[in-house]
Amino acid sequence: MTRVLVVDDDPRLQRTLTIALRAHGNEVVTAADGRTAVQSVLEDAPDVVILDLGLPDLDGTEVLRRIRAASVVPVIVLSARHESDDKIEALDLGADDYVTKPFGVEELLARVRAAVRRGGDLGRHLGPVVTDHFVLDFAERRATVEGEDVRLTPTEWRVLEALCREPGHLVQQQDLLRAVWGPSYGRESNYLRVYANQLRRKLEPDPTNPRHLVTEPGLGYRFNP
Amino acid sequence: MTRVLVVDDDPRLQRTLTIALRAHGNEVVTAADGRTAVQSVLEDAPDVVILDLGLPDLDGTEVLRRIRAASVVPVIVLSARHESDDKIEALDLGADDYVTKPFGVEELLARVRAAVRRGGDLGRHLGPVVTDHFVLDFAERRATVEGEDVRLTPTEWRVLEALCREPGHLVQQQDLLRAVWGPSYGRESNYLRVYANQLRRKLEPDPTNPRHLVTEPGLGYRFNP
DNA sequence: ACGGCTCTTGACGCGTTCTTGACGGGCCCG
DNA sequence: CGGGCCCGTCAAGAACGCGTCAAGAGCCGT
Repeated sequence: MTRVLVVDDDPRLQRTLTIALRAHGNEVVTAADGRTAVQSVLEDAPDVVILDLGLPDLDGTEVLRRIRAASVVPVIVLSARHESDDKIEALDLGADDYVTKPFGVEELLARVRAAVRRGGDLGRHLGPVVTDHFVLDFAERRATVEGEDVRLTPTEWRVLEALCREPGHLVQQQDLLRAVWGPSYGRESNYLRVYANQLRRKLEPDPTNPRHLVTEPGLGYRFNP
Repeated sequence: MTRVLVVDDDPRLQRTLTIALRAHGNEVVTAADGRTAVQSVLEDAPDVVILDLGLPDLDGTEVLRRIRAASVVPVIVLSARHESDDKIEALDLGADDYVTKPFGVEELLARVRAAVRRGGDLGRHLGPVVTDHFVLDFAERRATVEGEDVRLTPTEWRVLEALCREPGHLVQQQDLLRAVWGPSYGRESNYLRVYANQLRRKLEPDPTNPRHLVTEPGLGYRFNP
């Protein structure tokens, strides 16, 4: 059971979210202002926080800062504005996702699931991933290519793990960067290019014609089993 | 003009809603049972669905499930019951809003407007678009023509997405340009001609006789599922 | 302190995609 | 019949994103 903390001062929205989240088997706790929110993060230890930036007592980014000082819990930010300044600032401060009002309930639920998955992952290991060419055992940190053991560095493992959690699905650059390098690395960088390259050289039968670690230009990467 | 699909087996209520909606400048199509409703979602491509859960042929939630399987159109659910079970289940299945009978017509109209507004929100992903000839999965950025994967460029996806948000409807050149190239590109240019051409070559069975990506001379383009 | 490994960062070349201009054909109208 | 108008088509240069390489910094164990 996932515990979700909903921080919003609008009672109607709070109720809507609570109902929808409970309907999907989540436990919900609520807070209507920033100080209560930070306290709740400490006391209730939620698995994910939905945070509306427009709160009565504190500036939204200040709330986020205090939550981040207290915990690494995934935070999804809600905002009425379309301004990207806010978005950038929030992501910089460690928000995991950002939803602009008005939004569909389904969309928010999907993002909650994604955030929980990303956040809760840290401890849990993936089962072994097997392709026709290599085997990845995340629990043992063991990679075998055509029977030969291959050494992968810690960062290489983290990249692979993020990709293998969504086998066959597109993983966006932004998500990948954040999953591996932390919430503040949403921006462009060539980390991904370097590591995709590295991994292909170690894992792919023909590194210049990747079959398992495929890039989707402009978007991200995809792992094909 | 907003197209509303009203699904209700009570002829009186159906008439009341139709009159009220038409009076507010909406186009109305109706269905009296679940199967007709699902068919109408596919054929008429309404902008919003008002769905009464108490139908003769299918369980209300089953109708909702089938609609959701076919489309991401916003659905407003009507129910005579106060039981929150239904409400939870409906929201769970992807209903966008929920109204309990008896209700005021004004209230329903307000919710229709709100649902349409949200439905047009660009942040949401489109569900897969299926025609008899190709399949488009926007979330995964996957296009399949007659079983073969086809690569589309980022801009091609953006054009397609703008068109598929209004399936069966005319999208004006100006709107299309702005949706893809930003607010300052309202003027004439042959971007659209180039990309329509490109997309037809990749997707249409006979690119010179387009069946799905149709141009409306002097106005814009239309996507037919 | 030294050596090895890993991560980070910048630079560069290449292929792809975007943009832009030009040209031809169909259609409508005078 | 002739002239616009609008669309489809093509091609070439520019811009962009990716793969690739390598040098330097940081971190560890020895």
